[in-house]
Amino acid sequence: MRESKDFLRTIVEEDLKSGKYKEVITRFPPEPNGFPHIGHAKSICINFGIARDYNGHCNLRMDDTNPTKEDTKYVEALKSAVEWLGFDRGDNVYFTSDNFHKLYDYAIELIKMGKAYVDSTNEEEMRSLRGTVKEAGKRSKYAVRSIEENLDLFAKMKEGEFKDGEHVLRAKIDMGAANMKLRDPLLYRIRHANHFRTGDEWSIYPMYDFAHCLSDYIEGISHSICTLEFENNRDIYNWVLDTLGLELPRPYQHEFARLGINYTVMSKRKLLELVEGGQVSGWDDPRLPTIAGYKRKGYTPESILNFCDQIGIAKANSMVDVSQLEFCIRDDLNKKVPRVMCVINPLKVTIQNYEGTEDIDASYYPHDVPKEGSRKLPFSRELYIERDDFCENPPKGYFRLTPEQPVRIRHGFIISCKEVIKDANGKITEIKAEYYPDSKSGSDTSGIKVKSAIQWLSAKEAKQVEVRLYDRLFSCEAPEGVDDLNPDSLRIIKNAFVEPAVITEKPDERFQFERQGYFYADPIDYTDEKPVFNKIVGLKDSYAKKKKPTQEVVKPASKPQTKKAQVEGEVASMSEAQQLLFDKYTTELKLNAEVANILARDEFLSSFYQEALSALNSPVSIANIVVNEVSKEIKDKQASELKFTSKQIAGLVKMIDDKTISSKIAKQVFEEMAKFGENPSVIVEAKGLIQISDPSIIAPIIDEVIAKNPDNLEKFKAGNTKLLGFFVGQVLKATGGKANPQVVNKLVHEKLN
RNA sequence: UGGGGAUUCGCCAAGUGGUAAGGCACUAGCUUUUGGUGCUAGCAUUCACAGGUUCGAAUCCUGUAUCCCCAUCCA
Repeated sequence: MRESKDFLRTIVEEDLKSGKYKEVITRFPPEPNGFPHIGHAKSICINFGIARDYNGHCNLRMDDTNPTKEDTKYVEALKSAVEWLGFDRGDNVYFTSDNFHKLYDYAIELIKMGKAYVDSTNEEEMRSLRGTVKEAGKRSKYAVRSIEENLDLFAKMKEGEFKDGEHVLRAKIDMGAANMKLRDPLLYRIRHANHFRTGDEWSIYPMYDFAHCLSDYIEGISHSICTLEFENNRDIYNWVLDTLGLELPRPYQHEFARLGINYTVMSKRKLLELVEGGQVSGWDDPRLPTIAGYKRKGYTPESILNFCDQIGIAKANSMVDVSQLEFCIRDDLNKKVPRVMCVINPLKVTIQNYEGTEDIDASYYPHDVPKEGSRKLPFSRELYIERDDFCENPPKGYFRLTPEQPVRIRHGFIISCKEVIKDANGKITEIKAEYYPDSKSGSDTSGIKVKSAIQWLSAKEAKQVEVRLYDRLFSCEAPEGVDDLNPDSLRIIKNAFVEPAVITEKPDERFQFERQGYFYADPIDYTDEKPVFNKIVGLKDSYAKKKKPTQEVVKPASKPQTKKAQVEGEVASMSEAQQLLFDKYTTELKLNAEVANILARDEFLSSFYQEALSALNSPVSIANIVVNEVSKEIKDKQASELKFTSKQIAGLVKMIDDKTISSKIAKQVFEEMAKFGENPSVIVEAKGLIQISDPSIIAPIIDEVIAKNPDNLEKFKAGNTKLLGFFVGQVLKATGGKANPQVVNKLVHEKLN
């Protein structure tokens, strides 16, 4: 597990610790209406990962409540995705449709409670009655139907006596709710459609908001984790479970940000468009961010898992850079995969001073990969090298073969160019070269220094293969649609060559073609007669980067500009009474404008302030506490829920004023007061929080702290003045916060200078 | 009558009053018979902005800005 926990794991740990749940049970609940993509992988990692980390378990559940969109083939894809990623889902796959009968019974219960009704308004009218974000909605006239009538109608809906759209079942919540999801949400709709599992048994189907929470409950889920766009649905989730008065423990919903990756699309709709539009070869097209696509391309499950771990979990919408994913697959394959040679765009090289053939022994793995294995590399008079590895008029910094510069053929000899043969168009067709017999790899006595070693093949023994070069599907970072497609996302090279061992020995299904990238024997199209390799990812190429620095990203406008300019928005004006108060606070009581402003505008705060003031005449200190601390407590609480009184606050301020406690301790005391409502003096006494201001007590503690942190002392002396705060903090920590911070500050300052 | 979230380096992301973690990317140098790998170093005086509270603020308070989600009989 990573050393810093994400917010979900923090919640889970707290819930386990508090005994809210005995066991953590999560679920991964996709709708089987499309192929899972890497966003699902993130969700799988979260749900199964949390279950694994806390010895719980995770259900794979198909959220199959909409028969018109769903299909078994997607169920299979989902199952195999979870398996491929290596998570144990047990033998069981759960289906929401397994609960249809139970859900129906819960709906009836809701009707009996008068909390649900059959609505017969048509779709259009229903929409207009729902209101807008700024206006309340109006309840349907059918909402007044009796329980009996609702029960009867709902039963008939189930029996299939009505056509699609004639009636729906709705929860009776609040048509004026600020959260529009709460404006009497639909629970059931009529759908005369064949469901891939329940067939024609049902003519009504539950909606997500009704089915999901209850399925969670039925399965005993503790933590129902979903993406951010369901935040508004959380209120319905809770309403259903609470209204039904279900036995505890019951699940709670928590939301995280879905994954976005640049240069690709992640929505099911857009993915489907690409598949159906024929822009890609299918759901498993290696250019797609689907799990099937990554698998087909040659990604390993480990690399995806690692990626999900690296990107973390948070609540801010984000767009992860593909390079992070690419790093993960390179990092994984680097440790695992044999290195072989492949020439994609061949250039013939004839070694004029060599006759016959020989085999060169070559390790599959470089010195830094601790794996064993080697193969024979045939060497002969006629070779292929990569066209890019020869240049007649090389730019500065070119390390490969040129008329003047010799090069090593990897694992073999050093060669140098003697003659360049061209056709009528000036295209180079062949290089006449010579080799140095005493330069063989491993026993080189030639003394020739060479700048690089290039891949090569013996022309006669080289095996022809098809190589599929994949690039990003879209050419812009945040693609909108087919217009943004990268025209070169797939290049098929039918006549590339690899060394024979790749085909005959098959040491692996994934390879590093040296200096080119990682490749994968296509699991579908590969045959021994016609081998096909997919490019998984290229190697990092710092030469290519150096070559075209033109791609330099335009730096965003410099910060300092926005730095100075204060963003001035509209500030609501004060009422007359508020203005009066404000004036009194600033002139009479000498409060600063900011504090006075906050106080004057808040009715509760100002009256609370007045009360406290009548108990203790310390206008500024009280105002500060009220504005900064008390206001925190009333943020998400009713004023009546406050545990402390204005008098107690006055008492607290008194202790600060007469220096019994420091303001730091005061915060701590205040927290206790807010929790338990005890008197400040009682808390201070019980916890022994009285401030230590005596330098003779504090000084030795400071010496101790300094002695314990020699490296920081050094840094401080070197000019890192921030560390003053560090030392003060340490001293305060050592005294349990009781040392007078002002005194400590002064003393530390003196000692360090 | 609007509500709910979010904002820390180019991209992710820790951090909840006491030294601004980490990864990717980037930049150098060393290593290297892969322009790969590895190693070393550099990369936020500052946390959207502006005030306030405090000895001390990314963290607490107030205000402002920007982005995302919500008015499917989808999930």
